[in-house]
Amino acid sequence: MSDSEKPTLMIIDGHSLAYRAFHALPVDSFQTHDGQHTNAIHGFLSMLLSLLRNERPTHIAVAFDISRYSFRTREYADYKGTRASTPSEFIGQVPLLQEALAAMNITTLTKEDFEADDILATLSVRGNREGFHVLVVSGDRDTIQLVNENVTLLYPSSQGVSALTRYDPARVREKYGIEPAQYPDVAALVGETSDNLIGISKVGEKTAVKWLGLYGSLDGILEHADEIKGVVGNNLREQKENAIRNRRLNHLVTDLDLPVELPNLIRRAIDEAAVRDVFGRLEFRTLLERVIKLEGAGAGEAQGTAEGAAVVVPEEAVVTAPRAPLAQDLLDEELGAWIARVSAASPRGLGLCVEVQDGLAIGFGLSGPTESVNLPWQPGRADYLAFEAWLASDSPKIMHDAKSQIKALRRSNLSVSGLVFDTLVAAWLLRPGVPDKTLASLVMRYLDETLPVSDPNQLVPDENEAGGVSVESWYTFRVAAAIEALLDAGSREVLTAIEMPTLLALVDMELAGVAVSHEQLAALSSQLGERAAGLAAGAYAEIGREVNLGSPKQLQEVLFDQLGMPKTRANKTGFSTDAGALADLQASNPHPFLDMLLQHRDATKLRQIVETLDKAVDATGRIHTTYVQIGTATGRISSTDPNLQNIPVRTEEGRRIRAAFQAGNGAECLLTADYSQIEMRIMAHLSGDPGLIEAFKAGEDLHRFVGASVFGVAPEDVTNEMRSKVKAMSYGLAYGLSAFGLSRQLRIDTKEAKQLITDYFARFGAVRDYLRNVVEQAKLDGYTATIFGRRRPFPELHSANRMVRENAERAALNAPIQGSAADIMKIAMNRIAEDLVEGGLESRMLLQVHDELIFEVAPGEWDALRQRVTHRMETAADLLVPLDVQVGRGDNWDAAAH
DNA sequence: AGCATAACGTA
DNA sequence: CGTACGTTATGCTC
Repeated sequence: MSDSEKPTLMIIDGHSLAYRAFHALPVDSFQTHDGQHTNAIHGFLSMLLSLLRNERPTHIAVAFDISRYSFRTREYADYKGTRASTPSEFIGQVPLLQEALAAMNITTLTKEDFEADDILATLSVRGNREGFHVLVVSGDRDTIQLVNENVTLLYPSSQGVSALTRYDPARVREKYGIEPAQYPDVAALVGETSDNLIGISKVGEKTAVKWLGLYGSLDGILEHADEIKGVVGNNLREQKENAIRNRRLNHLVTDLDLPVELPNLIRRAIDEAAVRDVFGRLEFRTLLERVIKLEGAGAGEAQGTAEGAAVVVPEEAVVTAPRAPLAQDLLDEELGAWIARVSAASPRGLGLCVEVQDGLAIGFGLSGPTESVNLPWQPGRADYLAFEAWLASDSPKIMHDAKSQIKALRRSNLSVSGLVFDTLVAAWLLRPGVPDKTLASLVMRYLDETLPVSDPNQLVPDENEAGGVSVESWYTFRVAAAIEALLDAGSREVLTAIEMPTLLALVDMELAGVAVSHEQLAALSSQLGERAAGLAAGAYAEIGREVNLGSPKQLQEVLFDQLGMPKTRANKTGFSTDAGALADLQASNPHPFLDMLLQHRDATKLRQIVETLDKAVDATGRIHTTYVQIGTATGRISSTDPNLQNIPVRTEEGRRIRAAFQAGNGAECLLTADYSQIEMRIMAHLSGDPGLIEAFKAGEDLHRFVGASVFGVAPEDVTNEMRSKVKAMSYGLAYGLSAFGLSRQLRIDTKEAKQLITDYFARFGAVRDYLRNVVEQAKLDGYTATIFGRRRPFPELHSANRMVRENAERAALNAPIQGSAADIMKIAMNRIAEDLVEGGLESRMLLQVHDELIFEVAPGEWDALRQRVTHRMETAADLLVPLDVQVGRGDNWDAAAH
């Protein structure tokens, strides 16, 4: 059998090469958005891909150490004792690397009590015996002993991980002047600093090789130790135990019992979905492209066997991305026939993209699997009746960012139905918390293709070349299929049953807007402006000069330099001047300036909010926010431009802003409905804690009930202080509150806070068990899930960086609770939206503020609306505790609060 | 003009 | 040294 016919077994020391990569690549340049370090993974995988391409192994395995302890450390406690402890930035990368290898269907091996080198040695001996050409990839010099005619060592050079030096027997002879098998004898005499193996004093490589030449082996040298003259001879005789010990330890074990046979290590095709997932989480885009390209060309065909059948690895094929089909321009019956034909061939639906200009629809792109249609559109023409009928029908439609497009349709008086899939929302469900969700990025990520973009220099845009809606609809159609294949059943259900209907409800809410009184805002603004000016003048007088009170930097000069106040909590640019820090200063160093500054902050903040709102009022006196359905990692909706989910409410002044939100022309009043303590109720449900469930079923003041339980008194004997402590504790639970945090918030010492937590959990133990379990389970699964199956991945739970990890733990604690509450609210909104239509009500849902809904009530509909809203919110989920809904009525948002 | 930071509003 | 967001002004870099 010639060499080229032999199968090639590549065995890699994962730990040593990842560690070299870690030191070769800057740790700061390789981080995911949430701080997970990835330089070692990146370096390793990059090297691996080069190896796969250049060496074309037919069989492959990667070995890892389990820990730094092995039979060697038991025999010699100081083995590797000089090594600095492994950097925490490195440790967390190993499990992720193993995950990536698993996704690539590459076997990883570990063996309790042994090192990766021993696995390499065992596989190398077996490969040699079974007719393989073996490639050992390791950064550990001990593996030189494995080299022979069939075993080659690839050893990283000092230039980094990408450059590997090839050691065959000739090269070993050339470099060391010995046979590979003699290397351990040399190393035993010389010692190995990195393993903390001390050799014979004054004996270096030269001397060791000379002795080996004379006496053949370490045993031979020791037998003739008496014949060696001089200081080194003495040293050898005195320190020979060192050499013997070293030789015992640097001998690699070649007969380990491993759970695999060589044929099992045959290269298999990657699990593309898993690779996309893992590489996606690691934010490796270029590497993803490389691995997909390589695998598309090679591994699938690697059909070698352990017996050494011929292996043909084809040249890398050039992968060409499919081009979008040339769009046809169709109208009338022709278009209708096209839609009918293509729809029949594509039961999932058709891709649809709306061309929007100035908020109105001006054209459409429609796509099936292999065909596209391009359709310019103008209102009032009869050419599109077939299309408009399809649009309004339940025929399934697949879109990207349907909300903004449907808004444009609605403004153009087009009705749309049958939306079944939105790639924007689906991609978010797959990876909530990853902000970039443009169609182009999804095409890149899920199709590994590039969305054509229009050439801005082109005078006459070619619809088929790039950027046109028909092209986008085609890519949307294909991205949808790719994403759908990656969604688990629960996420599909969330998409279909919760998100798609919510999307439509949000369209209505955004288009409706909310009436806001410009007059009231203007009056408030000037009033707050005057107050701010007065406070600023007073503040300047106190310090004898004018500074920018809005500049933390200038405030620091005033407070800490000019007034000589004690330094506050540090932040990145110096010392904190936030409200909390200023309040602390006021307590220790009372000064009129501080008080005026705080009040000035208050007034300017409110004025800023008022100004922003005022600018957002449109010609009809309404504000239209934009809800960002994919705006959060937990499942909540966010609101922008303007944000109507953070309108002040806690202060009297703030409530005057709320009072400017009013029932619009022709409406009877506003109705507000909110869930009371929904997150605590979800916690009761998820934990199944009998005490907490009882507390909610009792229907009394929750915190009083819990307080009575924790402090062991009757509910009527719970003092206000006890109640507020328990309240803070209860709310803090779902956020992963620590004893320290609780003590700070309640201004009690940590000992007391600890005791409070102990007492609380003594009474509500199931809550503690639940919270613990959430994090444990998330570590195992890699994600958390809400009651309804919404997932949030948490790769950071395995981070070696303590801060990153603990942040992830708290977020993981909170995600199912906040997320389930968001699910429940969305389900309620969906049903209410349906009810409004089915009941023929004119009243409109206007705003959602996480656990609160605001409606504009049409004349005569109060009772009907109140009844439906209450019912739908209360029955949105069937929990172990009731869902309590509070309803309020008023002319404005403030008055409608209760 | 674009970016990071501090600060602060909500649930 | 509690979660989830968005907006603003400041002050820096480009």
